[in-house]
Amino acid sequence: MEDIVSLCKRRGFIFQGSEIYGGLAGTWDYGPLGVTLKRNITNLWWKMFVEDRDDMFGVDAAILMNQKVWQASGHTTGFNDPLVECSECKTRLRQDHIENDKCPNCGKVGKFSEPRQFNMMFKTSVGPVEDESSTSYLRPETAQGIFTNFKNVVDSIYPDFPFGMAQVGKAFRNEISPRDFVFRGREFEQMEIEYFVEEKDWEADFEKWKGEFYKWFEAIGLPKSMVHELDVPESDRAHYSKKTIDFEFDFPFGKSELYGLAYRTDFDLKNHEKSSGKKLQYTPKEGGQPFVPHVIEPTFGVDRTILAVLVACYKEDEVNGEKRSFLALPDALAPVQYVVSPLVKNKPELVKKAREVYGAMKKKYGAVLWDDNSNVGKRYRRADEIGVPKCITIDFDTLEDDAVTVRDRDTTKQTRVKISEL
RNA sequence: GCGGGUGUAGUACAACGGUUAGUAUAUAAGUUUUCCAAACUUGGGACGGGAGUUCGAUUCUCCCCACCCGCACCA
Repeated sequence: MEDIVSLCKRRGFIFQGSEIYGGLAGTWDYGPLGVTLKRNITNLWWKMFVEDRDDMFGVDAAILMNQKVWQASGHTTGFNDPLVECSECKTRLRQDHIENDKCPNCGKVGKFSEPRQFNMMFKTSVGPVEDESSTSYLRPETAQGIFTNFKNVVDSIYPDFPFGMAQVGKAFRNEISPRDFVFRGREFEQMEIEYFVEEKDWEADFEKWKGEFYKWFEAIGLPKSMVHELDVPESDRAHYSKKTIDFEFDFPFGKSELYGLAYRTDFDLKNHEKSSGKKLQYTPKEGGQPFVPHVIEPTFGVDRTILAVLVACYKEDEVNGEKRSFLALPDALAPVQYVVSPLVKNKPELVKKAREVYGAMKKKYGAVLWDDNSNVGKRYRRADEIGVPKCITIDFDTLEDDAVTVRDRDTTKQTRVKISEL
């Protein structure tokens, strides 16, 4: 973990938020390479789950929502956990988890402090006047922005059934203790789908979505052996869910939740119907009664994905007896696709030719870096560390045969390729 | 939020109640270099923040902030 945190800082992937002021707990900023890695991940996800399908529709809802949304979803009550502390063993517990005033940790009775409120939502005030009616929250999940737009999408797109809605965006939770680098932050990004199904089909669709997760794991290079399914027992499930599977990943700090797949029933749409007075139903095109769909929710944390990818791809080996560390990122995720260099930098004709190749590659692929620092071996190592799949070196032969050396990150093998075929 | 620990260049570390805070690496400029971290020269770069003790604090004390470990929490 220390290697990864250090690498992220040194090479411009991820920095501590507000660092020059001593930081702000639970916030992280993405640097030049990090933001590209992140975009590559969200773009790949969007392509796979939205663009490549004809049953999925994207939205990008506002982070601020009418406070009634959070009342209907149960967040203003369910997210407000009164905590008490046992004065004997200093354990902090949710008040509603205590039976008979007895501490489940040390067994002492009647030793609890007064309950303190812990609101997991960031409260804010919308508009110039701060009063109760102006209170809103930074959304603690992106899902509600999908439910509140269900009717809009049905009315504007007329989708066939079943269909889903997808969203990538920020969510905020005032975590009691942010931990483990970007794993648990107070501000984070989610890639979320609400897939609407008929109640009778939920189990089959749940299984289908489980399969989709494994396609995704493969696409981003997470080995199956590092992923574990956890069938979340009822006592640990959210109030709305009848079945939840956590996909846990072997992080350096232990096996922890990476993604979740939940069957949310019709809990959300039903509550929003009741609360808003609007019909949130789907009318079958082939005729039949309008109904409130049930929901399968696959949810993917972006920041956790980045951490998992870095963990899975961080490798060390030896080249000519020297230790080498590299990121074996899948091509689709690598923030830099190619590094172009002249073999040596004090020969103008080499540099000129290399600049030409660099210019052409940059124009075509965008994520291409120029590097003429030091010697070729060092440049390879530096490129390895940030996961560049291929390095291109222009040498003296290039001036004769218009071919270059292409060196592979994972195998360190070199091949000769014509410039026209790059 | 509780208990414990840590905080010194970008990174990883060192030293010190007192002259110019050191090493490696990274980085910048230059010389050199014909395929996997070569060498040399030169340059820039740090005591997390604030109080206190002291003639003098990066060093000791307290508070704050952040990070790490454990506990609890994680809708």
